[in-house]
Amino acid sequence: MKPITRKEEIIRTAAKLFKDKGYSAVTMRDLATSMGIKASSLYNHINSKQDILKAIIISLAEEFTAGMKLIQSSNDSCMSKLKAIIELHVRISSENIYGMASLNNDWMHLEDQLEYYLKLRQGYEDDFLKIIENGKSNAEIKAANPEIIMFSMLTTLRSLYLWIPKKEDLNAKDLAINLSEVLIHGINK
Amino acid sequence: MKPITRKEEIIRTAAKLFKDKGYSAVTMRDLATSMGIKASSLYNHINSKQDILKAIIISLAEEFTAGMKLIQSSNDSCMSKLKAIIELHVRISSENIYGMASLNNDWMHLEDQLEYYLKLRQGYEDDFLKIIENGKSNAEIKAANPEIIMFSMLTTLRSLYLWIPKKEDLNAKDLAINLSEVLIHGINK
DNA sequence: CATACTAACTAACAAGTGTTAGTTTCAAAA
DNA sequence: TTTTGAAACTAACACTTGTTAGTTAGTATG
Repeated sequence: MKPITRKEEIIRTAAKLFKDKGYSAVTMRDLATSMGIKASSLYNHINSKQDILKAIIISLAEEFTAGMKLIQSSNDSCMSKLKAIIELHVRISSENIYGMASLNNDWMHLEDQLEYYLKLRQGYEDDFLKIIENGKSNAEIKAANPEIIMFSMLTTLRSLYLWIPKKEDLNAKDLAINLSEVLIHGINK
Repeated sequence: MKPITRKEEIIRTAAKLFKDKGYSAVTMRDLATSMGIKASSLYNHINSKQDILKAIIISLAEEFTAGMKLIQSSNDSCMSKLKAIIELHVRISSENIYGMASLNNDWMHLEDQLEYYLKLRQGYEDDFLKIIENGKSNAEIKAANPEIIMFSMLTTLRSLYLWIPKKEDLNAKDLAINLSEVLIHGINK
């Protein structure tokens, strides 16, 4: 039904390899071997190694930004917004295990698109922080340092791609619920 | 007083470069330029690029393991042990901002020492998990999934190296206190 | 003075890098 | 049947990679 092109296939395979060794350590010959073809044949489908990285990272970054904008514009409580952010990360990470590795670890190897990526990321973090600060004003959230709260939540959410594959028995819904419990209510009894 | 050798200087400079671009993307010529010498001159002091990575990562991994063993053998409560783990991470990360980047992102490029590193890491996570499971048995910790608790705490702690340099106004003590509050008691009011 | 050590240098090598040009194969469309 | 297009190939390029060999200058030690 959805016609997966050869180009998409190459990008997916590249993302897998990037996850294990990082962008710089993966050669076009590695990628070609994984595809069962010669390195030069890759260039019938893609323009450059850079372009593969760009395709992986930018689409994901834009997906996160779009999700955040949607959450931000809702009228929900701060707590509901935070839960929605958790669900956003669980969903995108589940659907893009390999790509998330590049997003987290290889963004610095973007060239032309580096500035754009950094702008998206900064905007995302700004929006995230604003939600927490609002919750603090509303007295929904305790008076701890909002930046530490965001840092703690965000780093956990950014590492989901490492953890989800090891816990296949836990579906996305349950994972989001459990994470919300731990991140929001803490572990203290 | 402590005589910093040329070798140590090279390793520190390498760690800085590795933090920004990753092990694979840093060439021996990059490193040499940063040191103000030629690439071949590096080999008067170090054996190989691999050896530099090994020196950075293994010493840190062993420091974490030693710290965990100390905490584990104490008679403190589960909560105290968790706070001690947070302090351990804050301390080591503060003192090794650059090295922590390699430990987190470049461990897969270890060759001879990869197996040893993985053994240390697995042991660390096992010990961490045991502390949490004990706390659950003692009813010190709520009945959430212990693995999710560990995952959440550990990923936050592993990312400290990214965050500490941006918050120089916060000293190690205060950071550890704030983190304990957020990680253990949650953000809910 | 002679020796040894430290730390730099130049020059080079063999292997690997991303990429290009030009060609071939084969199935679908005209 | 001819044409077109997708997708592979071989061969090669210019450059970069980690590393080695051999040498030189300065400085401390015997």
